[in-house]
Amino acid sequence: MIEGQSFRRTTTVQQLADWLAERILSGAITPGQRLRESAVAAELGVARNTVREAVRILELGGLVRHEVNRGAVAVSPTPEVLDDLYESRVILECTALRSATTEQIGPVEKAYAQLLEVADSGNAHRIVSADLAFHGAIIGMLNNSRVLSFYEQLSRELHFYLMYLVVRDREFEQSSIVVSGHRTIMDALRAGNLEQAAAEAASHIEHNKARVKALLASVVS
Amino acid sequence: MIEGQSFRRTTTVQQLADWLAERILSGAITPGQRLRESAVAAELGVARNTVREAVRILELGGLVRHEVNRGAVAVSPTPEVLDDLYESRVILECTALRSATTEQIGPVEKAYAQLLEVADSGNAHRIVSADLAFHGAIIGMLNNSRVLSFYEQLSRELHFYLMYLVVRDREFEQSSIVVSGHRTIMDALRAGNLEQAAAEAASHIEHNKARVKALLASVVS
DNA sequence: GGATGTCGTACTGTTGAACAGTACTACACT
DNA sequence: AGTGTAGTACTGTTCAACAGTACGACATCC
Repeated sequence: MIEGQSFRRTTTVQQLADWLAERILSGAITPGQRLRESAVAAELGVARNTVREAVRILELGGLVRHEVNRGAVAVSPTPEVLDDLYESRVILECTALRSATTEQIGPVEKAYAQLLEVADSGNAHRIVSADLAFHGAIIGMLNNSRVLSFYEQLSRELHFYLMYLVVRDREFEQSSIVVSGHRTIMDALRAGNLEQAAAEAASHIEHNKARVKALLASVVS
Repeated sequence: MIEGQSFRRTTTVQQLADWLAERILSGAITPGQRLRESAVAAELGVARNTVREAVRILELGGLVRHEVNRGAVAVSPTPEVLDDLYESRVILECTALRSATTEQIGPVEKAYAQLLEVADSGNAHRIVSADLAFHGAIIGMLNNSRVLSFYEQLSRELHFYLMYLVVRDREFEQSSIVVSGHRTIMDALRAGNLEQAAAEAASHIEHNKARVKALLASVVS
């Protein structure tokens, strides 16, 4: 694989996995489409073995399904996938918020501050990252690396959907709205009103889900 | 790789991943030990590329850490890992139980019946599988394939610890105890007493965790 | 005409050998 | 001590090959 810099920060396999992930999530590789190893290898100028390794990464990340002797097929941003994705977040975040203690909210405060800082930048990528980092910090309160890495898996996929949202959704043009959705959570958390914080988070996430789904539907039609 | 039957149900890579997982979880591969590709390939009589693919599966399953140009190192069943593993289960199962509806308990009933059936068999592997399947059925009520596959990931690791438990723990010799722990959950669920079912599940899981940790400690010493 | 064989093609699964690049160790030089 | 400098042991990646499997097309049989 091409590598302009002399320093290799990531491996070919990882680059390839990222590339494929982006193609799948952006729809360039259509849902259900078979992913032929040799084709990908030829197109990208890498070895078939390298493609296989990359596909294994995607598989565990849930982006492709791999059937023996049939290879990998791309899964797609169907409504069900989105539902599962967002519902998983609700489960994790609500549990985290409900069990939060005062000493734990430090990192969440920090992530929130960062989000405020970036909100006006207009840089979609940074906003989305800060958004996800905020929610990641909430999950981090569970203090469970297992769950956290599960969330990060979801997060990677979410990133693409959210980029979409930030770029195309009017609502997101007003940074105040981006912020206010998170402030209600933050306020409740600060006040130690955990049950309410969880409820706010649930509705915040549901709200976002609805918007992503609507956007998705409008694109398909 | 050897394959007695003419039918190939799993691929070499998967067998290899399972084999390595077992070695790691059973302690045959000591924590922090480097996993040299060529050594494994030579020992098992498979190609190095095949080993790499298997290692990628383990990596995403959390059983090894992979550093660029340094290869894979085995992680180990430390108390923290166990804590995370079991706490993840508590989070998921309690949420599932709390949100259960009457129509959903069918599969759980079925899994429970199966567990009763196997309890007296004395076959450790079958008991553990039935046990995990029961808890899997509970998680299944969430109707979230994403979460379910996360649980299955945990499940695979848990399997080894539990095998250990069933074989070496006195408590498990009496099948009545195996069953009763699950019956309390089942009863509460049947009665529609969801909050209690969740509490029972939490204590059941915590109880098991404590036993596994004790066992682990006694082995190390 | 529908069920059942049989081929051929297009892949996947797996191997073995090769080579460049990197981490780590030991040893020499100042 | 502090800094080169090999040397060694792997990893990262590629390539070419072959066996085995899935699937579609076509032929056969009743």
